Amino acid sequence: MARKSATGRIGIADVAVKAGVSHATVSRVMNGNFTVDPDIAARVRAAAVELKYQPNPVGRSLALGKTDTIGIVVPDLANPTFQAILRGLSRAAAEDGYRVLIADSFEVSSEEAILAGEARRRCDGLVLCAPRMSDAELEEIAPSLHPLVLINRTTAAAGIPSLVVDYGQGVQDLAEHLVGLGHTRLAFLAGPAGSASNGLRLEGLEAFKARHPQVDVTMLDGGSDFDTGHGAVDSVLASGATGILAFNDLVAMGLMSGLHERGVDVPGDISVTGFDDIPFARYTTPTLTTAAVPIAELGGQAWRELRALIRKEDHDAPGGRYQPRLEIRASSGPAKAPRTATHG
Amino acid sequence: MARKSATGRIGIADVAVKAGVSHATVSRVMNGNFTVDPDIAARVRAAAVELKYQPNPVGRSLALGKTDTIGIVVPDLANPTFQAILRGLSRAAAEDGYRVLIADSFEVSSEEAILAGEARRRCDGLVLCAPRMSDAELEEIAPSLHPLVLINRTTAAAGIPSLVVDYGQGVQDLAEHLVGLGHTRLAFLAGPAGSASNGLRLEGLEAFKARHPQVDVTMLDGGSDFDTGHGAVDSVLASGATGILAFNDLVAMGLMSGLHERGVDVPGDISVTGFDDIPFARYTTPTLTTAAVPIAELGGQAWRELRALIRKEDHDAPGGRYQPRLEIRASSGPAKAPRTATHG
DNA sequence: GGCCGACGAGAAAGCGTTTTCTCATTGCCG
DNA sequence: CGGCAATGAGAAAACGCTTTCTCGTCGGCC
Repeated sequence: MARKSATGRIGIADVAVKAGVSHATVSRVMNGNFTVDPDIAARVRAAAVELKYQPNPVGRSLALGKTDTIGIVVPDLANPTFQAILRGLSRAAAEDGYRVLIADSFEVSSEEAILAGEARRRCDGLVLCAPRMSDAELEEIAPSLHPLVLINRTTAAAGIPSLVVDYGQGVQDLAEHLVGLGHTRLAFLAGPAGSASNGLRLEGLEAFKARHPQVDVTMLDGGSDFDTGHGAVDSVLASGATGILAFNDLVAMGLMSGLHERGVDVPGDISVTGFDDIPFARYTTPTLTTAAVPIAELGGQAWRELRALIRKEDHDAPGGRYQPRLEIRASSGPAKAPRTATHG
Repeated sequence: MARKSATGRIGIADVAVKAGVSHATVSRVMNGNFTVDPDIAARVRAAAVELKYQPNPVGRSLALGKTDTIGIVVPDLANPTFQAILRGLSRAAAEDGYRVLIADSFEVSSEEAILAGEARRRCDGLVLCAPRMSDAELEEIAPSLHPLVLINRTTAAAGIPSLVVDYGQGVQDLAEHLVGLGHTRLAFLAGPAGSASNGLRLEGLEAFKARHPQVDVTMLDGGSDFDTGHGAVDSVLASGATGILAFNDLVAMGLMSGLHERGVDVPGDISVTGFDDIPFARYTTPTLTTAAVPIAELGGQAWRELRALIRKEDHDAPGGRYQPRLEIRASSGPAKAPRTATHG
């Protein structure tokens, strides 16, 4: 009976009829506007409760010009790093009454720009994780995405906060740690070519090499997942390196797993380090030496930056730089004599 | 110049003016309605491109009565199981042009109902993972959430597909596996009290105990995460059991880590099994015997069910039951004599 | 050459809200 | 006792789009 003809759902009009007032008044009551007679307000509220009226958010969004929703574009939802960012973002946004819409680009960077645009139009703001997108494209689309917060990227476009992890510093810290343990032959198991954070690591390694010309650093092609590490065992062993800097924890774990299968002892024969400090890193065997990134916190900070933009607040410190913290565990240990020198 | 006064964004009206037609015609062109003169259509398209016009999805949603968005309610975004469901759901929905809005209840089940309602109103359908919600509450709110798909829950309310994993069968398979290895003293490291999937496991264990009265099965309180397993070492050792059925892989990994610290050999002294077969399960040390649940596939299936509901298709097989597959790895092995009998 | 049907595009009515504008009523003060 | 300010609620416009309704025009056919 109390059903509206068109959608079948109860609308503000139904409540208005039931309470014997105009729908404008219902709206006023529902939004806590106090220019309404308390008696009438009570009547409206009673009608709303009785009909279980819930305002349609779409109509509301149209009228208010806001959706109370933010979007996040991630290249791969299977990656623990993005899961953690999403988690931190979601939690922080929820505290302010915002929801998050996810857009997974499934690593196809050609789709990222369109995906980002679509997501943005449905939301009040956007968090963009697009490590492979070209700088040019990013700079081109960034203005149209405002309010926008960038993760692990920066852009020349104005007014776009960036939250970046100092991967360069982190990888240097790890390399220094290995050198401190006596390793003189290192290998870097790189991430996806073209990935921004991989670029930062490479820059860090260049700085490291400049500082330690006597240390040999082999560059090995790689990727960002478990199988990459697992499949890299041969090239790692062939490199003769005793200290391996894996692109991230996933790769490190895959590598350790592969080394284990070959009977190579970690850290006895080879030391392995990861990056990120994902939750599992402290439970691998051996536990993984890595550079800890407060990644869920980064998600929370992304929300705060975005919120400031949405509220058009003057923001004193736009963006931020996160320093990874060296987390020394059991996968790294003193270097032993190079394996090639065992004899024969 | 081409900016609309109110929102500052370009609207259909701007394109209409630029192309010298009515906004109705613009709408027709944008939606591929062929009752438009090709010349005019071309003019409109040119204007749209030049102005970079993108239809406002909110206005569109209001007019069409659909949002092309679905919602998913999860109790904990940090849990790999829900991450995988989300991933599968997101991917499948994206293929049909749908986006997903996430609602993380952060394990506070009192909020789940409100959260679900809010999410549902912004979306065309909902996937609900609410393992702790009471049956009564679920049954009460379910009709108002339609189209709705339930994960690992069923409800008496009509027309609600449920996708459930047969945890009872899985835990029985694992228990049988341990018994087959000679274990006679088992312990079940339970999940969160009140969790639906924990209940299913308990039922399975009852069936198992009825079949194997000679096997001793100790019930231990637990939880669902890493720390639970890690913290359960004492009670596990105290139980005297040699075969441990952990609630899930996370708990199993935590437990193995704790046992390792105590110098207890797995599987030499104690066999440990998990549940779920999360990606990391094959890379633990030792690799984890578990019951594999095709969880990302479940997310995909959830979308298909939901899609059928949204499209009001007659669906032949609503819901589905997933059989876990025993994945025997290195964390389970032959039982040795009970530790209490070593001597003294 | 005139009439009728078909086709194409503009006008207008929604979709469900919020909010401004307007007006009626009340009460106060001169 | 009358006029005016304040108050409160309804009417209507706005948000940006889709879609029905309506009407003008063109072409074909007799």
